Parts: sequence; structure tokens; C-alpha cells
Amino acid sequence: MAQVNENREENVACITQSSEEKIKEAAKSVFLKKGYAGTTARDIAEAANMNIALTNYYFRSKEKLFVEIFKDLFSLYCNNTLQIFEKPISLREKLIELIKADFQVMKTEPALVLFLMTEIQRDGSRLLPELNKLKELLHGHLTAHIEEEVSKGTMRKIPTESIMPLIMGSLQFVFVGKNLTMKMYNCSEEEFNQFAENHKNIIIDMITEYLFISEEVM
Amino acid sequence: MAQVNENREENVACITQSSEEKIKEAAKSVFLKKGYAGTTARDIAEAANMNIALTNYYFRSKEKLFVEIFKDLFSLYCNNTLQIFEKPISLREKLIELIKADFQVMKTEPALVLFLMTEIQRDGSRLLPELNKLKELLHGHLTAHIEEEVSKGTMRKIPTESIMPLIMGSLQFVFVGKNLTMKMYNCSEEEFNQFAENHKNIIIDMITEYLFISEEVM
DNA sequence: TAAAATTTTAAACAAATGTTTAAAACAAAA
DNA sequence: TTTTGTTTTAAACATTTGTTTAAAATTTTA
Repeated sequence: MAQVNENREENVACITQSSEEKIKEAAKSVFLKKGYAGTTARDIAEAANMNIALTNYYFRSKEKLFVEIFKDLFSLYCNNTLQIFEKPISLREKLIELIKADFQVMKTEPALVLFLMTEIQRDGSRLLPELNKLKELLHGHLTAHIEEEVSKGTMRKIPTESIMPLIMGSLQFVFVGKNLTMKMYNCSEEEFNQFAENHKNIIIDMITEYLFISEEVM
Repeated sequence: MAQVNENREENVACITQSSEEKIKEAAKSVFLKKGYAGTTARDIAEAANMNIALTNYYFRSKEKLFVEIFKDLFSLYCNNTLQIFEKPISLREKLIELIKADFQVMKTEPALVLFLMTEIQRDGSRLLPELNKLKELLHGHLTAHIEEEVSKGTMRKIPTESIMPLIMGSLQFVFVGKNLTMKMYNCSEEEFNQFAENHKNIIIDMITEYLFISEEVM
């Protein structure tokens, strides 16, 4: 019978990864690249340099391993966002920070959003609770904040639901289409990052200029 | 031996689809929904209400059928764009038309972009020639047009490569995340379309206001 | 150290996968 | 009608898939 990790905390200090960790990390990278359906148990074992049986020994099934990884990645993406919304700063600053944070995450994990979107489309039902949590937190913070700014006359009126797609969309698109872009422009990883960085700044400009009514115009 | 369609033109007039067409259409819808790896030959056969052997009889292999469909869908998405760029209208009008056309395509095939992105990431090499064609046509038209407007002082200076992600990004994001959005807001197909329509208009506003220097400000 | 528990292994399992076969059903041509 | 060519079928094929087994290797405990 598989011994499903009872004492995770114990090996925090040690440098060498446990087999369980090795498998999970390898699986994460393969899943991100090939998606759930495109990944075989043997792909994972090979990437982790481990015996095939160990995947099931530690995680019971490919599906269970996947869900665990998916939740991690989904949280990674969301928590970032939620933390920023809780900061005591202006909405304008929040949105800018959001774009910047998003950019940073995408830089280290460019395949993340495409992966999340694909797998949510494949079967989003098992994620409903997490999605709802995200929505409530988002809307709780956002809607009031927007109304306030609008009534102060410092912000253009816009539906709450449009804010996030607006902010994330054109930045994400660059990373979702990273491979396409790199192939089309025949450019290196570094050149791509430079392009993305510049694109990020354009987006920040565009969005803040559009959403927030500057004093000189008033 | 499989008889690979010799006389396509002949049955243009007839109403009932040929088996070959039935299979291709069914395959398209399944591939769009589940992706290449997530789709089995039996999924396709079932969706087309045909015997499993017929897929290979008409298309030789799952891979060949897929490539054929992929190229169709890729063209569907690109030709739209290219046609607009060839119109004798201002850049501003072109970008607006582009967003509108894009919106229309996404409305009928919401899974299209996510599908294309995923499959390009999986293996974009076989598409290099098509990508290059797209790039050249795009840049040929765009770069000169932008320079012209910038030197006239009617447009903000922006790298050519940033234009398309800017335009498509925040619109695509809404459709790429359609399932997520619908689940988060617990809304119907119709409500989603209404939201998307409104979002499209916001984007048109934002982008044209940002990119083009209006006369009153000059 | 010896015993017990845990981890790793090679091999096998049944089920699912893409594909092929060879015969049957059907349509077109003679 | 008979012959020829095409389309469809059920069944089988060899691989690959996720998973399990039972024994070996290793580590932990007593």
C-alpha cells in the first residue's frame, strides 16, 4: 500500500529532494508543457528519473497527482492577485501592481495561463468552489472601490467583470502565444522577455490613461 | 486501400453530407473541445455516427486528419485579419474592424484561439511556413502604415509587434476564459455574449483613444 | 545486530489506443 | 444481369496506456 506523505515538515531542511517531491516537480513541468491528456505516466517517471510504479505509490493515480498540481498552480496565480487587492493603496496603484506581478509570474512560468485555461475548459466543475472564492474576493474588493472612484469623478465607469480581462488579457496573450511569437519573429528567450517587458509598460500606460481621469483634463 | 477524395467538386450541390465531410466536421468539433491528445479515434467516430475504420479510410491517420483541420482553422482565423489589412481604409478603421471581426469569429467558435495556442505550443514546427507568411503579410502592411501615421503626428509611436497582442489580447482573454467566466458569474450563454459585446466596445474605445492622438488634444 | 517498516524495482495486468484486415453491402458501369 | 469499383462493417491487430503485484533493496526501529 502506498504511504501517502505523513511527515512533510520533517525534511524541510535537507537539500536532496525526496522521491515524492522529485516526482511532483517533474510532473508539474510535464503537465505544464503537454497538458493532462498529452502526458503519460511514463513521461513523468522519465522526467523524474524514477520507476513508473512510484507515481502511483506516492500519489495513487495520475488524476490525483494532477489535481494536486493543478490546485497549487491555480493558487499560485490567484493568491498573488488577492494579496495585492488587500493592500491599502489606491485602485490605480493596485491595477499597476497587478499587471507587474502578473508579468513576473508569467516570466517564470510562461505556460501557466494557457495550462490553466485548457484544463478548466476540459473539466472546470471540480474547481467550482475555488472559482467562487476567487470571484467573491475579487468582487468584494473591486466593486466598492470602483464605485467610490467613479463617484469621486476620478475614474471612468466600467463593469467590474470587465476589469480583470482588460488588465490581464493583452499581457497574457503575449505569453500564451509565446511560442508563436518567438517563432514568428525568430527571436531568443532574452529578446522575447525584452519585448514582453516593453509591452507590459505599454499596457500599464494604456489602461491607466483610459480608466483614470487625470487632473489636467478635468 | 483508402480512396482519398478525388472528386470533391462533384458533390457541391447535394444537400446530404458525404461520409468524409461528416467525419471531418465531427472531428473538428471534438478536436476543438478536447484538443489533439484528448481526442480518441473512437470519439470522432461516435460524434460522426460512423464506423471507426472510416476515419483512417478517408484520412489515413488521426494525425493527418488533425493537420488538415488545424490548417483550416488557422486560415479561418488569419485570412479574416489579412483581408482587413488590405482594405483601403485608415489604420484606425482597420484596427476597429479587426476587433469587430475577431469578436464575430470568437462568437461562433469560442474555443478557437485556445485550441490554436495549445496546439502551436505542442508542436509549432510543422506550421512555420504558415506562421512566416502571416508575419510577413502583417508586418508588410503594418509597419509602413504605423510609421506614416506617427510621422503625421496622428498616432502614438509603438512597436509593430505590440499592436496585435494589444488588440487581440483583452478580447481573446474573455473567450479563452469563457468557461471560467461563465462558471464564476454563473451566467447563461446569452448573458455571456452580452458581456463580451460590451467588453469589445470598451476595448475599441480604450485602444483607439490610446493609440490615436485626437485633434482636440493636439 | 535482528526485526520491522518503508522504498524501489522489474514484470505483469487489463483496458484503451490508433490502425489494419478481409469480407459484406452498396453503387455504377458493362 | 453480371461485373466492376467503391463504401461500410465487425473483428482483430499490435502498441501504449494507467495501474498493480510481489519480490528485492534499503532504511528505521528495537
